[in-house]
Amino acid sequence: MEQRQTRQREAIRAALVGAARPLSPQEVHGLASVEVPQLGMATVYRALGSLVATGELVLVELPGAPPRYELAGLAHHHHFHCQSCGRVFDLPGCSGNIEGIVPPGFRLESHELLLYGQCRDCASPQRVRARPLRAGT
Amino acid sequence: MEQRQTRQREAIRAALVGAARPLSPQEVHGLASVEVPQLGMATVYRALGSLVATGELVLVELPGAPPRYELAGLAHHHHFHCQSCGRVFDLPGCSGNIEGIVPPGFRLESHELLLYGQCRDCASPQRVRARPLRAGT
DNA sequence: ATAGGTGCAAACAGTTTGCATGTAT
DNA sequence: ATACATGCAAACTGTTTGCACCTAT
Repeated sequence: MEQRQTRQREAIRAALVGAARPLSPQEVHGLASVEVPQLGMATVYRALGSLVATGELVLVELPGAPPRYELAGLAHHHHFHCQSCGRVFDLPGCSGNIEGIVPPGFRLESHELLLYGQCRDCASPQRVRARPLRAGT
Repeated sequence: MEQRQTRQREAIRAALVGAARPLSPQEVHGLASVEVPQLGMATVYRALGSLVATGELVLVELPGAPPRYELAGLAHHHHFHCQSCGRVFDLPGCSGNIEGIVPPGFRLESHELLLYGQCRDCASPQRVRARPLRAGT
């Protein structure tokens, strides 16, 4: 039941800590592969799964996009999905009056707000982009 | 380029018109199969694709759930995903102040708000459920 | 020593596509 | 008659699993 400290799991954890934004399994694999070149996708999936199981990570699902994983324990927040580079960013805060649109008889338990557009790197043409386009579609 | 009026396409269109809520490919297949029993999934996928291409339907993507399709032309609205029966419902209206949480430098182009909980049928135990549980996960 | 982790390849599920046949126009 | 539609099966993609080997504890 205890997690062992292996090179691959350390590299995977480090990628998520360093990114400070939700990462897709492919993004995690890409970043962690720098440290452990022969890293396989199955190992990434298994590590992400067990880190979610132990509560270290949370799964972030987005419409029509591969799942992302981010460090657990963050305050209530939402996500911004850049339509140019594909990266997902955390957005602290929340828009109000969500209860107001729930129809009578329905029971509201949670909600998710997704914003789409261009992130700062992609919105300013003169600026050099931080990463290649489409970091995980 | 023109769409032909076949039994299967009529059944598929009728399912979407009758449901008045976003349907998954499996839900469409289930409903349209009553009319055309030998209907194949490939036909459903192709019909949904061409109806989206002609603008009759719009694709509704939800986090971690199969895609849904609904009639085009509806006013700006969001969706409620029932966690008991899996059905998705339209919610007219929108919560305000979305611009407020966009970080400086980011360009907002669109947004999506998802509500989760129990729909009316599933929230009231004494009421008989309209449909079997998990209508398309 | 031993339970847990890793890599590879096979298995899976949802979706798409190729192809021969069927059918609305 | 002809182009579009259908059904089946094969192909594909992202994810999971079985298995033999490896390694942190």
